[in-house]
Amino acid sequence: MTNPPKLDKLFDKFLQGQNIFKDRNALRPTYVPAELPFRDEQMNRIGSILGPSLRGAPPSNILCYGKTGTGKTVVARYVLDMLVQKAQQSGVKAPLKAIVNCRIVGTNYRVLRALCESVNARMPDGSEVPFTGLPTDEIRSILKKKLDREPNILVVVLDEVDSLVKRDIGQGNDILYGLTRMNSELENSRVSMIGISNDLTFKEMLDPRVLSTLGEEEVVFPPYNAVQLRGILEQRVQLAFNEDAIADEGVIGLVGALAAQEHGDARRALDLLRTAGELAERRGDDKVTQDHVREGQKLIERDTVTETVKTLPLQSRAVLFAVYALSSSGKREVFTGEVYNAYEDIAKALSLDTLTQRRVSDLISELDMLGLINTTVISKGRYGRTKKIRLAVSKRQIGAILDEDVRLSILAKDLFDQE
DNA sequence: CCTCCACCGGAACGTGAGGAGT
DNA sequence: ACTCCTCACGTTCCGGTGGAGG
Repeated sequence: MTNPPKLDKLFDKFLQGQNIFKDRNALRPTYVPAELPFRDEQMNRIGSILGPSLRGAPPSNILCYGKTGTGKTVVARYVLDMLVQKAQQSGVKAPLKAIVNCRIVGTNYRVLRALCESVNARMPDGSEVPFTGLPTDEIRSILKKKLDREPNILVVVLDEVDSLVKRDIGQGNDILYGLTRMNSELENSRVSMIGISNDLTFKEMLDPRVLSTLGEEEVVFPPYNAVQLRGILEQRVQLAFNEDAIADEGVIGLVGALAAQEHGDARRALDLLRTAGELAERRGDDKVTQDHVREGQKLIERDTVTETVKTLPLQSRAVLFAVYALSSSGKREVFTGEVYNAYEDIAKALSLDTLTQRRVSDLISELDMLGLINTTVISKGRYGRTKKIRLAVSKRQIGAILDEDVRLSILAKDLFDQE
């Protein structure tokens, strides 16, 4: 058995070393570059607000607004890093910092736990604070005790705070309120917060008490325009790719243009660039071309859809399947009632518990938020008010993914053979 | 102009898993 | 063994509503 010549060549490329990437980490969303272009204004604002902490004075709370990929998180990280660095250089006590992603961390309790972890607060017996089990009050007091042991300033970055408030109207406000109130309960230390929100209407959902403290200062992050995106891409290309790895000017232009369509999302742009690079690398091409970019775009789209569908809970998948089955049988738009009927059959066929319509209605809303379907509430006059539901992804793709689930695929065959 | 459908979506509550402390 | 937490996931109950048809 001889190696196919193609494979042989491919391996040769790897032997010659990385010929496309110099450092692909420079394209990852968590990467903090040495310079952040086009964000001077925001950096200065945040810097001058946080500055007093160097003299031991608690800084005001800040609220950062801007759509995804406008550099909010990276700027916050960058400024904090610089602040700590500066403090160390000049022999001043550096403020403590904690960065929490609220979307991932999720709940009141877990936010507190994450804070404990990042200031290294321990249980009385010295063990780590557990995932669950303690009353929230207790974990609060552990954190407070630890902070108060000596004068500290803790800067908490709450990334994606909006998801805290959205998830559970009462709860989210509770934790924010709790944090803002913590200052008056602490003797020696101070907590200040940087809230980062993707949602521009976030303020309206906030409890006025919280808003008045959290929103002391506001920093707005406008989307990057095409020129700025281009600048960022060029900077990162220098860091991430080897010389001449990019075929021509048009490649960056295309990435920028595609991302500009997505409201100037720099993260998307960098992600796309990385995917294109990886695609070129995998193919054994020595340059990244516009074709790689276009394909990368498709790949990313497909992957995210596949990923979200695959990680869907069974019930949600059954609901999605109901929508899919209905729209496969000709209709482009379906209504909640029809979906629920179809869902009932599907659930029965899968011997799943049949959920109530109320619950299914929530699942439909979730699918909408995930971008798998589009819904609009409409009125059919005499015939009631309902949601108009459409698949947001191509039937073929959904079908292909759902087909991988054996039981659903059998069901699908039954269904479509009847027609 | 009014009615009334078929759902929307808020609120409160129940259950059971996962875990801590005693 | 027993009590007490949180939290995800559901259910029950219910007030609210845009607009076609009378």
